[in-house]
Amino acid sequence: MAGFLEPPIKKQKSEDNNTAFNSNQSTSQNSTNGKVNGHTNNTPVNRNPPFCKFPSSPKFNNTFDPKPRHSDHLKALIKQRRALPIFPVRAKLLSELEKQDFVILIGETGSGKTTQIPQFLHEQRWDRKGAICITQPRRVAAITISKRVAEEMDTKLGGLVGYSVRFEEAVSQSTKLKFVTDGMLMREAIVDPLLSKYSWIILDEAHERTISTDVLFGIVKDAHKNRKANGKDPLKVIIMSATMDVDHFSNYFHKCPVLYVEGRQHPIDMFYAKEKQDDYVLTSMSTVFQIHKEAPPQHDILVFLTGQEEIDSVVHTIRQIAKDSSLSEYPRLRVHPLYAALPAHQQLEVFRATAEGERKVIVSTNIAETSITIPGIRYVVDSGRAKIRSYHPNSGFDMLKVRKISQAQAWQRAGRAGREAAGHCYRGFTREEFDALELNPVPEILRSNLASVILQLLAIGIKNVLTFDFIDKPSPEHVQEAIEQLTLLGAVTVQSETLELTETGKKMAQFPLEPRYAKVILSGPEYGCTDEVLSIIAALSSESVFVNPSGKREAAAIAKRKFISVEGDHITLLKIIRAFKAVKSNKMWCHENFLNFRNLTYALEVRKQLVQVCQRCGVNISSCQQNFDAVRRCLVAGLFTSVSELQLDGRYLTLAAKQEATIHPSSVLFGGKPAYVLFTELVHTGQTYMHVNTPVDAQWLYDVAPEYFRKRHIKINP
DNA sequence: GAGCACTGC
Repeated sequence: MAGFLEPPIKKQKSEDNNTAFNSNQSTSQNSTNGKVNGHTNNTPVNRNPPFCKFPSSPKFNNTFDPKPRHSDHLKALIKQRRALPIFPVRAKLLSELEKQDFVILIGETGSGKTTQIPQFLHEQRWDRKGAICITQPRRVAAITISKRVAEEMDTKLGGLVGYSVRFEEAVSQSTKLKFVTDGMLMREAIVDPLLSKYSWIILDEAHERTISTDVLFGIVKDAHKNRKANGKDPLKVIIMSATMDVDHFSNYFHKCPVLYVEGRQHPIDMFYAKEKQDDYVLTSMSTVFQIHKEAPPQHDILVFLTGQEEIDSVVHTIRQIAKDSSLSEYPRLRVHPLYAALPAHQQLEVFRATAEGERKVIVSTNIAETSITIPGIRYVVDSGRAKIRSYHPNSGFDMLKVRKISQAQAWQRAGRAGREAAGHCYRGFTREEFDALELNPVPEILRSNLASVILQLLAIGIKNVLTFDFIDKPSPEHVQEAIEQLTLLGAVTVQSETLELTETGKKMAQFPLEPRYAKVILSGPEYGCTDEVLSIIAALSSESVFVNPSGKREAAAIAKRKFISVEGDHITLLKIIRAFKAVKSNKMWCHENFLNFRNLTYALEVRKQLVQVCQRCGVNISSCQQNFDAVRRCLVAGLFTSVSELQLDGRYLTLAAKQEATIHPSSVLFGGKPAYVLFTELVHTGQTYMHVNTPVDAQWLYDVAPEYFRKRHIKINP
């Protein structure tokens, strides 16, 4: 224990980073906040925010008239609005936006850009001819921001201001300020590639580089060009972001101007490890106790680690150490884990205010980087690690690996300490190691299966996906692999080097699903089991429906037996969904059967949406009742590229890439040796595992894709 | 007999 208490890190204040988050500096004219300065070593960042330097243009003034009827609450809101850093630069901003079709706006947390700019545009009545659409990477953000803006504008949500996210929307004919998830706007583009409803598109949080934002970059550029060419009203585009590689973005958007607005962030002291640490978990824990012994009570600590298991064990250890009598003179420690898989009531614990004489320690995954904001955090301990998923085109498996985070992520994490007051960030890595980190995270689009993206681009009418104007081009292998998959699924045909969407492909694009799942559903009518595969695919779209509490493994296993089918995991899922529907989504029933109510409810919601898409596409929904062979054959029709074959030595090799894989112990097929296994995904952890599996007949494989399997020489049993 | 960061349609 003494090892933990002995700090391996010597306090080492880094001069430039100490000032980096200094709010005094960030109010001066030629500096924004920490992130900008944090990048100065490596990035050509314009450190002269033009907003602060130029006088207001006479055409746009910096005031607006609150109507006298306003309540005290509204007056307070107006006061808050006027105090935002974006407010003084309103005029300059508007004059720039009037002139330009594309503008990049860099502003850190607290600048007010997201809530104010849509209102500025509305106040100019620039939304007369078309609405303003503002995208967010996350649903909650889209909803909460729209609520805030509606409140500020003193209108009812769903009227002038609205939102639209999957499964939920509040919009009407009169909605002019519409907050949506980026995925939602992608969907809209399939129906309306010119985005003709909108006069302004604001892509917010662009630095996060989600697949959808990246694709939208290209789509808005295309829509802008085509609207111009067709003599339609121009599309105006604002890219909003925290600090990023500005030149890269500006060059992409026709060398458009980049505007800066300062953020509002309290100063943060940065501490780096003096020397390399070889055990980041141990380093993080000892840092917590070092802080604990020095910091005043109620100054809470947020620790960033990588995953559930690691976090649970660290939480346990910290609690054990905290009991030691040598620590009795210090504040009482309240330690909480935080990760997405945690039940909601346990997640809520982290929001509970710290009592007097107490200190809260939150040990979290990167969920606390952006998705969840915890009040009271004054200290951040950053292990510098996160789990990141990447996809390998040739082998087709997903890797979920612990990796070093990027500099941008490190700044984001540090920033969590400075939201309410001056904060501190302790980094379990040296300054040299920090400098050696990648500046920005690898964009999602460069580490994902592109089949969905390519299908959607084709559906939008972008003919040449090979030359699509991605801001960062995926590798040709990635693109080629996606095209091959789509060809095998019968979604596209390749004719003299151009891709053509088939009728099936057009329908597939309508589904909010991976193309191979959409293909399963579209194959439903042929096997008379659309009803069944809808349930299975909906279940696959959700997180695991099983609950497996560590103390009650035995009981959970017994409960699962009721639903287990020798016909595999997919049929087992089907039985569970059927049973859940039969008990009318009973929560108690879920509890008794060790099933996850939230995820099952989500699955039914997805199912409902899929049914609607089926109706739109004219897909007949019929049931095969107990004919599970039909269901399995139907699964093969979409998932036939995910099949492995039993070898003479008892191993399995995937047919697609001859990759060795093992049946995961959570599968009902575990311990058995069917000749052919259809799996849902390959996950590469210690070994390569097949997750969610169904045994299939070789003959079925031939029936669905004769050529594909002839090449692979599968053996048909007599 | 293994173990899974986080979003989104």
